[in-house]
Amino acid sequence: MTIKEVCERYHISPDTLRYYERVGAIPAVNRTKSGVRDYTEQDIGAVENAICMRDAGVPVEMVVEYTRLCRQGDETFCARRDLLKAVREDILKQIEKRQKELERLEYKIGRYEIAIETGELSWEKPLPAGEAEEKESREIT
Amino acid sequence: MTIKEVCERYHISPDTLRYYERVGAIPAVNRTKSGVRDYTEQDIGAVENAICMRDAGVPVEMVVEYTRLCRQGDETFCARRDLLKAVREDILKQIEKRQKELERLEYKIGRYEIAIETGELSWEKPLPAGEAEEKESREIT
DNA sequence: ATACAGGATGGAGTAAACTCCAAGTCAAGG
DNA sequence: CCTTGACTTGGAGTTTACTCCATCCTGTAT
Repeated sequence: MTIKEVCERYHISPDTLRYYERVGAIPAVNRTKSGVRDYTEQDIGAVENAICMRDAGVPVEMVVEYTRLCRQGDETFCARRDLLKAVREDILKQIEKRQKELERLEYKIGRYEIAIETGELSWEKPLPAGEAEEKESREIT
Repeated sequence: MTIKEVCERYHISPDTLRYYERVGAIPAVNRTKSGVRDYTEQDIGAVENAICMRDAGVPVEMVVEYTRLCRQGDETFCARRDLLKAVREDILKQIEKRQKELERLEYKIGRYEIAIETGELSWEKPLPAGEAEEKESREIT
């Protein structure tokens, strides 16, 4: 499979693919006699792995580390599993943060919907006494 | 509240806080006579907003845009709601990608657990016929 | 034979989001 | 009065992850 085909398949640029190879996020790709990259099934597998991890926000460096372990053979099963477990924990944390932000957004969007209806923005906690009349200065954040 | 206190409260550096202010991710912070930042409750609210969004992977530029709308007053309620809705969609997509990667990881980790038990890595799809004996060259990705 | 599309390479450039630094200011303690 | 520590500013530097470019090579179609 040519670099172009791989690019089309994964909606990624040839530069990115070559970059991944250069830094070791995927192993050295199979070549034709004339030096043109010819991706094998294994190469594709590595590419897919790199793309999946990156899409999930895993730093390239982690992908590189995983790829390095893979190259080292069967003695690294434990290390690889541990790395993937660490990645999993990272991703879980990322999801949590995003979920928390979703809740916050939901709340704010709801407030805005009401504000758009009534023309005024109201908050759960009323303004501290003494500042109540300075409504203008209290912009929503 | 001093910059230091805000930093400690949100585990963020003073440089980042000043950076947010400079680029407009938070509005200009209240100052003492001598020019030292003295964060009011409103300032803190803006800081918290910026940090929450950033933690959820929202680009600074979006936070800046939201802050700009807030500064413009009540006419921007719709625009703000729409922006927050767009942010929500972005975050949902991010979560989906991460969730998909979690599944993939779960599968791989499971495989490795088995491989560590048996000392050998097995895959759902067996090797293509004719390459079966080159086990060594077929590294997991 | 030659033009050309597609690919290779090494290195430079870019965007985003900080992060660091030098030089200056200021309030409070000794 | 002087030192110290916390803060200020403007600007430069860093990191990550690409992305672009100039130049060179080569298999294929005219």
